[in-house]
Amino acid sequence: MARAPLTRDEVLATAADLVKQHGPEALTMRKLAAELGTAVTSIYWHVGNRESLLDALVERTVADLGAIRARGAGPAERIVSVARALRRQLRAHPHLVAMVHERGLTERMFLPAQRALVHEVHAAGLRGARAAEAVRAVQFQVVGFVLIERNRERAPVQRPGEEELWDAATAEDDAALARALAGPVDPDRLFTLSVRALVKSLLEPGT
Amino acid sequence: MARAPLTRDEVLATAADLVKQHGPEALTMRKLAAELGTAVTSIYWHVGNRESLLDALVERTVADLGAIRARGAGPAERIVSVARALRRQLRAHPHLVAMVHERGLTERMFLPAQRALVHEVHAAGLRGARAAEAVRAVQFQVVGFVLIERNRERAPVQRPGEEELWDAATAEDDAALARALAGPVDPDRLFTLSVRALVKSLLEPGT
DNA sequence: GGCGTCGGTGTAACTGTGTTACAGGCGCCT
DNA sequence: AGGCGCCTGTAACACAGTTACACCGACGCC
Repeated sequence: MARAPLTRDEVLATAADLVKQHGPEALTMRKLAAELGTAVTSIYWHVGNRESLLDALVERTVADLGAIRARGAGPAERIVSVARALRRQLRAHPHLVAMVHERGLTERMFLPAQRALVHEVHAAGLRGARAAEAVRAVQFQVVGFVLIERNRERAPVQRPGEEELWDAATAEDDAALARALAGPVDPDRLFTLSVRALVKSLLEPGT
Repeated sequence: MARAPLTRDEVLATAADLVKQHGPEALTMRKLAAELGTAVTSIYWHVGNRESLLDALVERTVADLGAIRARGAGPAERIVSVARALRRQLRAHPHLVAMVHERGLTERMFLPAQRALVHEVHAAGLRGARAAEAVRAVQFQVVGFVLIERNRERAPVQRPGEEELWDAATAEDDAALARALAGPVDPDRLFTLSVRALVKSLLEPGT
């Protein structure tokens, strides 16, 4: 049973597999060792720690995210397209979001897109501090949205729940509003709507 | 050493203390038992589980959050004030945010404020589905922002880091922008700016 | 050839976690 | 007194991350 000697990349690859399939909490050192057909200590030799392993995993996956290109006509639409592209990328790696969040590297997720955003904000005529604020506002909105979204998917049923909380009475006699708030959220729609609204204001000249 | 019999409330209270002081991961059943001067099984008897314990803790703390009142003149400013009040409340209980997030109850954090928001959106003239969308857009923005913010505070130094990433060259010769993006974020300012921008667009008549 | 060093692996243990089976104790009601 | 329900404690189980230590094999050096 001579195995080819274990490499750090091999460890990272099967660790990534485990995480992709069953989530980060399913990645235990022993399971990983079993999967690799080796002993726990070998893993500790190659990657020092569970922490370091997850760090390396995050680094790896973030690096794998492709570059983001803006599409569309006006500056506003192009910025929105960047936001949507980022969201799509993050949603393609659901566990990544959790891991990045747990490690306190949330901003890190956005760095690949920041450059594209700066370009578009410039094209829209914003400069200096105002441009930076616009970029960061969009950045925070997108990443925050993705965090919440991932969260919602994990918690299918809320306990008091919006459903029974919003009847016509509590909604100040606006039955349509009550119905809308009691119903499920349409994340795609809400995301586009929010980003578009935010960007519209940010690009307006004025305050 | 006759102790007064343990009560569920007592357990929850000292559990809340532990979490407040050292974060949720420091709350182990044995530490809690030691703190209470009792045995682990007693805790299990009163609150069934660690899960249930944390659930109860979240419930308790969320219930303790005061009601949110809108302030200010125009509808837009009043909505912004609700958002800021919610953010302030959540930031006053830093660990709560983490716990709520981990338990997938992120929306739950917003329920107390939702009612206030509905009122203000109504006052601004929005009805039905449009009103609901506005409420939810603000809701997602605020909660998302708080999540990111808490995250930033936990991770003082990012590894590639925005600092060395943004020099004048990469910022398309906008030195002021490079400086702004390389510098630290001012969360208060960014938050108010973002919410104000979002709300402004949401309240505009039209699409 | 013998020997030591270094890279890499394996066995078996340590500590600490959540959780539970089980044996009671204490007080109240009948 | 007896019984029962609330409550507590002892001791264990399974599983987690981590590590001390022995070992193996190749390589270089004397």
